Amino acid sequence: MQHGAGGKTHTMADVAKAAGVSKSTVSRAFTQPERLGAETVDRIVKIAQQLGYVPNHTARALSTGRHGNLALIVSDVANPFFPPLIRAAQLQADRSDFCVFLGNSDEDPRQEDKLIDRFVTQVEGLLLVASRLSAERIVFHAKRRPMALINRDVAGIPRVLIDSTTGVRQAIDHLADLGHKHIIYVSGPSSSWANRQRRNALKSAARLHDMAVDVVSPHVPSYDSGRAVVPEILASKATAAVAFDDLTAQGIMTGMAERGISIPDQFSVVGCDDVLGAATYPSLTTVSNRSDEAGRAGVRLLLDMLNGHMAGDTRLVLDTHLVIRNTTASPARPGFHSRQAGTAIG
Amino acid sequence: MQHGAGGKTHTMADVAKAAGVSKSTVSRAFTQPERLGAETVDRIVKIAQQLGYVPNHTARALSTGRHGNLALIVSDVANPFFPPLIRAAQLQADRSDFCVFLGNSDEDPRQEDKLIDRFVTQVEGLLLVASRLSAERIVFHAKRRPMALINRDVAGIPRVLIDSTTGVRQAIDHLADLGHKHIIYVSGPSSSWANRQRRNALKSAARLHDMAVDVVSPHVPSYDSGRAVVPEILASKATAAVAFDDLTAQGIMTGMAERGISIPDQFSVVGCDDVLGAATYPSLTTVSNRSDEAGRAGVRLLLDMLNGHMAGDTRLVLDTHLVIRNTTASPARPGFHSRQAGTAIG
DNA sequence: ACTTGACGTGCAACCGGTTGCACGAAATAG
DNA sequence: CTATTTCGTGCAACCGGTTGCACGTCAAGT
Repeated sequence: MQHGAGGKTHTMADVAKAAGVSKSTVSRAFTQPERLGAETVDRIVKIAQQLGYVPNHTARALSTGRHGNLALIVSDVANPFFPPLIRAAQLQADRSDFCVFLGNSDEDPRQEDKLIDRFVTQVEGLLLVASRLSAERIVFHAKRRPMALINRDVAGIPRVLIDSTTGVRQAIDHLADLGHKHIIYVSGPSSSWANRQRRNALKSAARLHDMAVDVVSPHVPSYDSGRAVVPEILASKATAAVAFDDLTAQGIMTGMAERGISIPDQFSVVGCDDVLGAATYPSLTTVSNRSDEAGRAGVRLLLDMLNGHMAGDTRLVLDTHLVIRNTTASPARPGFHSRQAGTAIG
Repeated sequence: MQHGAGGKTHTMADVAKAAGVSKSTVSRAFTQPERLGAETVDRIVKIAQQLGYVPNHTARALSTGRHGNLALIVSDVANPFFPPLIRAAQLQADRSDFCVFLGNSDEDPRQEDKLIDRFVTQVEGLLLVASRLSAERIVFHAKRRPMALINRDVAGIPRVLIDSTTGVRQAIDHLADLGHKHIIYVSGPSSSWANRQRRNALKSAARLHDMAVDVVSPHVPSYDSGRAVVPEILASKATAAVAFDDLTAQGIMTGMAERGISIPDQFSVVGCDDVLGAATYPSLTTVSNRSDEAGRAGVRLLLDMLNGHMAGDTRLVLDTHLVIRNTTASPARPGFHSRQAGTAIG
C-alpha cells in the first residue's frame, strides 16, 4: 500500500503509531524539527510520506488560530478590472502558503456582510476591494479580523488606492495640447470612490486649461451604457469624451461608428483602467490602472499585519499615467466637416 | 455592550453561560431547534444575536467533517473565459451557503497538485476547470475528495463539457453558404482539450463542403499571437479564418486592419467563446461558450455528490451555437480587388 | 562520584463546536 | 395509580491537531 491508496486521509495518530512515537512528536517533527532527534524526524517524515499523510488544515487552524487562509471580496468577478487583481493577489498569497477565499458581493452591501460573516471564522485576514459597505460596517468588521482595503479610503484601515488623478490630469493635458476646448465626462456609478476621484481630477485639470466640461452619468459602467449615451454626447458641443472606464469608452466608440463618425478624426475618446490592452480598433487611449500591483500590495499589507507589523494607518497610493494610443487627435476644424451622421464617409 | 463591540469573537460557551444552559443546548438551538423547547430556542437565539455570536466554521468542520467549502481551480483567472464561469460557480455555491476557495494553477500541473494538497483538508469537494493534470493524478485526487471536472474528460469522474463541435460546424456551414472555399484554422495550445475538439470538428465539417483547410498554430492564444499570425494567414489562399478563441480573432482583425484589409468585405473572421460580446468593431461572429452554465452545472454536480447522490459517471455536455455578427461575408470576387496591402481603400 | 543542565519525548489539556447516550420530568397508556 | 413513552436538556467523548509542563537519560561541570 502506498500513498493513501485506501482513499481515506490518514491522521497524525496513524503516523505516530506507525513510527512508534506519540502524537506530539509527530506534530513537532513538522513544526519544530530542531527540537527533536535528527533520526526521529527522518523516520517520521519518511513514514508520513509513505502513508501520504497531509496535515489537517482545519484541525491545525482550530488549535492555533492560524488558518493560513484569507478572504478576498470583490464587487464583481466578471468585471475585467478585477481578474488581474485577483490573479496577482492569489500569487502573492501563494508565496506565503496562504489559501484564498473568493467572495463576490455583486455590488450589494448586504451580500458583502453575509460573505464576511461566513468567512470571518475561517480566515486570518480580510481583503476588501472596492467595498460597497458603509464606513461603520467596515470599521466594525475590521475589529473582528485584520483587514486591508483596496480602492476604498477609510481612516485607520490599511489601504491601497489606485490614484487615477495623475493619469486623468495627463489625459486632459494631452487633449488640451491637441487643441480641444470642450470635453465631456461620462461618469460611472455615483457610489464609486474611483468615479468621484476621476470626475474631480478632470474638472480641476480642465479648469487650468480653460476647457468647458460637460458631464453625463450612465447607470452602470458597461459597453451598453457607453453605446447608449452617444446621442447625449453628440448633443453637447464637446469634441472629446473621457469615459469612467474602458468598457464605457468602447461602447462609445461603437455608437460613434454606427453613426458614421470616425474616431479619432472627428471625435476623440479616452478610457480608464486599460483593461482592453490595445485590443480595440482604433486602439484606445486610456489611463493605466495597475490593478495587479494593487492586489499584490493589498495582500502584502495584510500578511504584514498578521506577522505583527501593525500597519496602523498605512495609506499606499499608486499613481497612474496616460497611455496614448489611437483614439485621440486634434478636433475636426469647424467647417471642414460636421460631425453629424450622413456626412461621414460611406 | 452590543454586537461584539469588544472585538473578540464570542464562543458558544459564552452564549451558554449567558443563557444559563449547556453548550449542547446552544448547539442544538441552531442545528436542530425542533428538538428543543420553543422558548429556550428563542432565548438562546436572542442572546446570541445580542452578543454578535457567529458559529465557528472551523470548529464545526472539524467535528462534522462538513466544511461548507469547496475549491475551484482554474488554469488562469485572468483569461476572460474564466471570470463568468467563476462568477456563476460562486453564485451557485452561495445558494447552498458554501464558500469557495479559488486556485490559480497558472497552467502548471505541479502548481495544481500543490493547490489541491493545500485545499484538500478544508473542503468538501474539488472542482477542476480545464485541468492540466494527468488522468492518473486526477483519479488519485478524486479518491481523496468528491470531485467534478469542467472541460476535461476523464472516465469515472463527473464532468461537464462545453462542446464546441456544434457551434464550429455551424460556423463552417455559414462560411460555406457565403461561398468560401478555402479557410484557415488558427489553433490554440496543443495541450488543450478544447483545441483538439475544435480543430477536428472544423476539419470534418469542411470535408462535407469540399473546403480546403489550412492550419496555423500560435504558441499561446492571445491578442498578440493573433496579430502575429496575420502574414501567415495572408500567405495562404484562404478567404476566411476561424480562430481558437476571441482574443486571437481580435488580434487577427487588428493585424488585417493595419494592412488596410477590410473585414468582412475582403476577409472573414470567426472567433470562439464569445468573451467579447459585441464589443469589437465590426462586431465579431463567434461561437457561444456557455461557460457560466458550465460553472453552475459543475457546482451543482459536486453538491449533489455531497448529498449522497452518487453521480457516478455523469457526463454533461453543453452544446454551442454560432453567433452571427459582422465579421463574416461572401469572399471578395477574384479580380474585383486583391487582398494585398496597397489596394485597400485609403 | 554527585549535582546540574540540556536534550528528546510523552502526557494531557485545549481550540470550539457536535452528538450518542443517559437522566429526570411530564404526558400518555393500561 | 402505576408503568411506559415522550420530551427537553446535560454529560462527556470526539474531531485532529498544538503546546506547556514534566519526566527520564545522558553528558558536562566541579
